[in-house]
Amino acid sequence: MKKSLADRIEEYIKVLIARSEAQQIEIQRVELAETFSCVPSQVTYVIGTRFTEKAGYITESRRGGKGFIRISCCELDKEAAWESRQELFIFIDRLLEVESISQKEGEMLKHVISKSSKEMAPDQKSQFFDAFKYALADFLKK
Amino acid sequence: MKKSLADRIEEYIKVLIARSEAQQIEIQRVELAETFSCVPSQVTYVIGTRFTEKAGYITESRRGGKGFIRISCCELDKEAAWESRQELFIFIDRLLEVESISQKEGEMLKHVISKSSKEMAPDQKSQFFDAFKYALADFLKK
DNA sequence: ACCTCTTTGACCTTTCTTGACCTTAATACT
DNA sequence: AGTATTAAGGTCAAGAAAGGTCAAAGAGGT
Repeated sequence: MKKSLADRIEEYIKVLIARSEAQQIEIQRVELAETFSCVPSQVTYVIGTRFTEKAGYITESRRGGKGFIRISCCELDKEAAWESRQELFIFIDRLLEVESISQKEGEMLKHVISKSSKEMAPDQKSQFFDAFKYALADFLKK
Repeated sequence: MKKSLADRIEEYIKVLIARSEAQQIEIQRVELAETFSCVPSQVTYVIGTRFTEKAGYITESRRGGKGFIRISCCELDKEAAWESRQELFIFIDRLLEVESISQKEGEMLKHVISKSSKEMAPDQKSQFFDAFKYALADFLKK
């Protein structure tokens, strides 16, 4: 399949991100458009279709003078968060098994944990899950 | 990110505040403008857009001879977080009263809430407490 | 032919920068 | 004391410099 302009821009951005230190880049929309001799909205299109949250990216931008578009790849963070969550839930399951907490309590905990962390950024989630596990262990120790 | 003049002035002021003893500084608008070779109203702009109450700052000023602009970094966020926390705890107390949850469960919740949020930034705390309350209500509704 | 993804361009919104003009406070001069 | 001067800071609007939106037209595949 012949690569479309959108594909090439996508690739280009991914290389930039890969080369970056913090898995994050900042670009000027017009500059990138000039690089590929296309209209600026093409860049918007590429970002809107390929660098979505679902694909593991977060984008922010600012209009006006010295504006920019920031794209960060948060795949790693997301995975870390997922693992922390898993660990916490497994811990809760173990508490259930040894009957440190009741069935209802386990469900309640899982529910509030999932729901109250929904809006957090990936790395905040990790921290939260870890801290929660620690706090829970701490409470039951007494 | 290419920094705009406004960004640089913002940064500069923040450094000054950080270095200050009482999280508070007093500047001369013209002086600062001269430092950055810009018009004085640029300073007003920066203060008006970045050092807002919502962002946790309080500004006062005086015109005329010996005039000044005072910027203090206040703890609004912290207060907001405290209030969210209070609200959540009061909600939990109410659940205890109407026996939606047990004494032990109430204690457990309060414990894990306090402990797992310890390291969060103030505004994250607010969000977390609010979300937690919502999540808890949601769980018990079922 | 039809459907989906691309490409373009006209128009919109936000943010920043500058400058002319206004208000207030301290001080100097009658 | 009362007024004039001077030294601040405040307001507001215009213009420039980004990025955003949306819909129409184009391209490619089935």
